[in-house]
Amino acid sequence: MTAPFYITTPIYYVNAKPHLGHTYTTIATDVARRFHDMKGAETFMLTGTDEHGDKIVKAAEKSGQSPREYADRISRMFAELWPELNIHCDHFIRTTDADHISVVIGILQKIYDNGDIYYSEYEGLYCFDCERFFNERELVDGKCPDHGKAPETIKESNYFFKMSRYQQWLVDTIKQNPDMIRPERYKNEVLSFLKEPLEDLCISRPKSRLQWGITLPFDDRYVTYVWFDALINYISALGYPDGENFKKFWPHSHHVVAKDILKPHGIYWPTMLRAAGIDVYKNLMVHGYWNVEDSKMSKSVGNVVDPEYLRKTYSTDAIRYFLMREMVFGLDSSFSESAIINRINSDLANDLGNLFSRVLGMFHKYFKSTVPECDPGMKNDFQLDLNADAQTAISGFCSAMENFEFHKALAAVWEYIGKMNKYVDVTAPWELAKKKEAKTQLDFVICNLLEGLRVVSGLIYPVMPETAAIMQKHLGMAPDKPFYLIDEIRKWPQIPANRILPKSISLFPRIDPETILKPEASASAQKVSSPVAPEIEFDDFSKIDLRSAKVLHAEKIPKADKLLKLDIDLGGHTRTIVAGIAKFYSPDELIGKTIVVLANLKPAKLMGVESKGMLLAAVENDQCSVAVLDRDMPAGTRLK
RNA sequence: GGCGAUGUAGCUCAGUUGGUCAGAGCAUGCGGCUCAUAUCCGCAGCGUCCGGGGUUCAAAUCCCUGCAUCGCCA
Repeated sequence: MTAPFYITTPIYYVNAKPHLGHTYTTIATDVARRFHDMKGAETFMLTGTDEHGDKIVKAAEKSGQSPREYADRISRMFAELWPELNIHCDHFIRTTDADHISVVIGILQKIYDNGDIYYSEYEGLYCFDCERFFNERELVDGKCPDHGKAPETIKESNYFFKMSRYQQWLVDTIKQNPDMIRPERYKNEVLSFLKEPLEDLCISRPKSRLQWGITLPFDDRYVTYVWFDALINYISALGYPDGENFKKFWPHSHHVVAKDILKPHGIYWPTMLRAAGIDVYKNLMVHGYWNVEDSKMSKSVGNVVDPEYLRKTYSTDAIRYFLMREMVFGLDSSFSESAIINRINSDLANDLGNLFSRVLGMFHKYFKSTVPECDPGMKNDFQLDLNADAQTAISGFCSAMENFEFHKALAAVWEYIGKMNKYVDVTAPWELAKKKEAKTQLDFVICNLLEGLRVVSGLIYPVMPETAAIMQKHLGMAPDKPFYLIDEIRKWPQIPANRILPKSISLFPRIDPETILKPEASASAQKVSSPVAPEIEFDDFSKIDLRSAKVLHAEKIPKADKLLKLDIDLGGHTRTIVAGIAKFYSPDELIGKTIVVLANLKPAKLMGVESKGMLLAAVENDQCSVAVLDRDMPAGTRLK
């Protein structure tokens, strides 16, 4: 039986909108969780928002809202973003939730009762404008870097958590559990930090300075320091202390964080757990930063790292793939739009998309869309075994995923995709299709390829769930069934003979970098559309006879690089029109489509061809889109 | 200032205990195929493996040193 799996993202501080960093962390967490779903584990994923503290109060003031209103607004932005990126969390926690607050209070009281929290006075350099203390080294020429004023020495009393008491215990624990903090570089970082004596942690703020927080249960003049409050979310969300989820999932807990919050998670949190008598988490996974390249990009950096922009421009699955494939978990990576486009075009469009397209293309052509009967153990002399290679790929994929090596896991899948492309090349089904006596061989080859695609669709599930489901559907499988279970993926063959498969589609269209990265293109995309023409009467409009028309035939007009000649069905009669869209559309692309035609336009001769009417299309600069009817309508229907 | 990491083809990086280790992908050039989203398959180049010194029969791989970048700490 596979062990349960509990995985968390940090709860995001609501002083800013979601950006690329949040997005990466949360997608990585979702991917890891989905992988454990594939293993058949019972899983629980947690994310949420961290909403207390003086930074929130300041940000709220700036936007003219109360802290509560402000936190509600930003928190909602996070909560609403994740589903759009196909991230499914089981619980979205907020530190302002009543049940979270009561757990925090309970833990504070418990640690206090155990004698690990003490009251003490200390002296420090305080800037009244910033409302915070400074270290000597944070000051510039002895002055506050923000306000240019010398901070004052003030005395303040606060509550402290005896973190130092657990220092040796923590060192021992980390050493005894070498996998506790990963990758190793971050474990070493924590250990090296622990070589120096640990200071106790100040866990309170006087209400004279800050009210937006959780009041200490043992002294109502203070609120809780935001980190102490926040970390506890990982157990309050599970219903600590008595919740079933806590009992089931906490022993299998994995925290995913970026390297900037290593210290709170690697040091504060384990000692807090220890002091509260709770087992330490199982595992802390630390990842690096995305360095955003700002050069040569038409848009501002802020725009490019906006998850919403990325999703709309490149699709959720493509972004998930890029983030997981490009970054080595733990290390920093550089981020650029051209890198995204490269990945999409070479990995997704050329390798996977085209493989899918060519295999299904041949399948529909040679088998009239019906899966042939075939003997999976048939002898052949192709020297290639897609089943054996699939099993190898699955194993490589799993061991990499187990270690959060998402890039390696995907590389294993793409190695297999490469083998499939090679397989097509070697077996040359188009040659087999020409010979009647090669029929069983052709059946065998295509069946193997379909099965191979089925394996691929299963393996990409955690990273690209939408694409995985689309592939399943087009392979005649039921995408609502848990096709992504590792045990299911391994079973070969599975696609039932005689099943009729739906028409194929293009999974990932290639992206022309010019349209996205060229400053002119983006400028035109952003500019306001041209002014609306002067008002007309309805009678004026009635003069215009727009009709639906089915494209029967299309061809290029020789010596005219812009013109296409179309034969269209206008309902009962056909006619010929000429359209200046040859640069944007191939003839094949248009055949069969139901377009919109201005039917009563005075005929005109273009390059010697008489055009009786014109089609409607949106045209601007280098872009063109022909108006096509959304649903099937008889040809010749009038538009009004 | 202390500790640590990194520095390999144009780009991004693999290179386990020193001996086919000089590699992969992308990009570039050439050839082939035509099922496919001008895609796929094959071939080819390009590298003083940061510089210098040392250990060894043998070092990208170990040691010393210098330089550069980065991280943590002060």
